[in-house]
Amino acid sequence: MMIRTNSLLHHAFFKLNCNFITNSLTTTPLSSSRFTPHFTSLASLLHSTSFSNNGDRPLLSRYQKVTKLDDAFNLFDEMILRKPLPSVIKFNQLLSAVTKLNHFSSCLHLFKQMCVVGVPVDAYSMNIAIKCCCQMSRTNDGFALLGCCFRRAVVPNVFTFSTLLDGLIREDRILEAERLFKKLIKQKLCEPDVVMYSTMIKGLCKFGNNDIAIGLLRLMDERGCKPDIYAYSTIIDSLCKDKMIEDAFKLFNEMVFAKGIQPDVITYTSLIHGLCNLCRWDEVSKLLKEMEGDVRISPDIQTFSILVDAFCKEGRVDEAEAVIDIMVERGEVPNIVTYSSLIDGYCLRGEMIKARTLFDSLTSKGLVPNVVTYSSLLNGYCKTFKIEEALKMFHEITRKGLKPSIVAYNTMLQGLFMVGRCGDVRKLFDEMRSQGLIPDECTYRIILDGLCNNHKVDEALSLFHLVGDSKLNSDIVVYTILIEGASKCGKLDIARDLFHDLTVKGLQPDVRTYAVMISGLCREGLLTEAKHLFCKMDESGCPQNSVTYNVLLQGYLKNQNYDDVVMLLQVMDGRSYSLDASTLSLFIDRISAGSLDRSMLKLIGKLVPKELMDTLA
DNA sequence: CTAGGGTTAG
Repeated sequence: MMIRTNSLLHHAFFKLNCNFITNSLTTTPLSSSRFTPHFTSLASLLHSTSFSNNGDRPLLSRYQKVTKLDDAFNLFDEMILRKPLPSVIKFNQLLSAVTKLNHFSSCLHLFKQMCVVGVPVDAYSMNIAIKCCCQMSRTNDGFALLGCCFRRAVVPNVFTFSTLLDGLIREDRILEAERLFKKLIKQKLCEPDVVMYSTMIKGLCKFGNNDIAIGLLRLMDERGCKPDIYAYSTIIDSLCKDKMIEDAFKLFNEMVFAKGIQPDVITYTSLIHGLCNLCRWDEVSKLLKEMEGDVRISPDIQTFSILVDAFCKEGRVDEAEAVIDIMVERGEVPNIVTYSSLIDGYCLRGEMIKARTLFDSLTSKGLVPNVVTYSSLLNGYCKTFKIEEALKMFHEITRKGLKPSIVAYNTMLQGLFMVGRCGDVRKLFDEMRSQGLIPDECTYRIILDGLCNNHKVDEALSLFHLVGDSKLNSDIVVYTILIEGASKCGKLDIARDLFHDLTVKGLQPDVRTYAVMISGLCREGLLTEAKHLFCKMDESGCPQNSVTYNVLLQGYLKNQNYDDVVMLLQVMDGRSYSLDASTLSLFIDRISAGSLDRSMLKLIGKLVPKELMDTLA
């Protein structure tokens, strides 16, 4: 295959390491638009329950009471001047307080000072310092501190190793984590306890090894280390994220009924999240009820935020707003995550005034928008073709000291393509790469789709061939984009070849692939072949939907082939499908031209969705 | 008296 070196993005993609991209894939969940009557009752359920909030706090010493960084430094300065020095315990309490304020580098600074002035640092101090390193994704420095332990005759313990294990896992260094875990057991450097097992379980889950994680859960139990709610919740959450909700409930039931461990708000929240992702609203409602029935637990800000997000993704922002009202009534303060979801909900509906008003009000609520918040706005502006406003916000990200993420770039690339600004796409793509961001599968799809829609199908195809037989190209969406692109510009042979390649690669065409291919065949007047493919869908395990029916009908109407039209309409009526706007306008066109009988109007009328009626009226 | 693990957004 000839490679045109001057083609758009060609050069940049050539330099990519495809394995690296595909290893860090992010899939965006598709939002469904199903009507969900249960949300309203769900909201009222939340409304009717009484509120419970923070309990009493234990008395804290002066060293633990620190709420501001300055106080900590002042106290520390005071402490090191005292003679004799306060006990290491007091220092540790201070370090711990600073850690809880998330000031990890300051904590490390204080730790170093302690060493300098001769505080006899112990395992507690070491472990806090190591934890700070790990929290800042500097686990290697944590290991360096482990070396210091040996030099200072401080004996590392199971806390030390759990912290380091967690650090490796946070940095996605799963192989090293496994190696460390095995080494600790083999060389009897420490006896793993429930926390260490749970940490390793988290690592396994993070890399999709749910089965091995469950195996480790069994193993710890056999070894006399009883799994607790953390161990169970970690796996339950992971199963939920992988949409294996039945397995999650199996484990949940085992935990509750066989082990007698009471679930808490986090366990419930994970399950609710999993059910929301699968649009299983009845069960969400049931689980919320179950949770509300337990006096020990009530939904917290995260539970609420998940519900807000789920409502917004369904386009039901009214309910999302209602949930926010309820949480406020219950004394929870919505945070930036909660509001970002709502902003995203407005943006998805193209309600940019509302989105922007809320966005602008965040500062007065004491909240700082982050790159996710910005990305939602970018998306909204791009989808409503307000590209200049989107670019303005995109530049504001950097001005506010944030770094645009791959998602922000992807959104802008897509927006620029939508308005045909291919040159600017190229510039932004280069900028993204120069920022060290690696294009992901979404970038790839956006570029292919953008090229196809901007009369650059050849470039899309050559990019596709350049990427070659990689994970990026083992993607049904990529194929669907190219099949559509090729057939729309008259390259039906290429579209057919691509469609054929699917089976060779073991990829299953989905309902959109079929729709695009059928549409392509109809465009060339190949109605028999189109009909054949249409009929093949069922036996290929991909049942037709409303869209495929519309596509085939349009093909028939455009080619003035009316034999099967009534039959198709009748099936559609039987399945409660409806006609989309373009199919309907073709019908009206053909009927007014006299090529179709008016008697069909009654059937057609039944197939016009109410929303379309409203817009026509 | 002080140290380690599980849930939220594009």
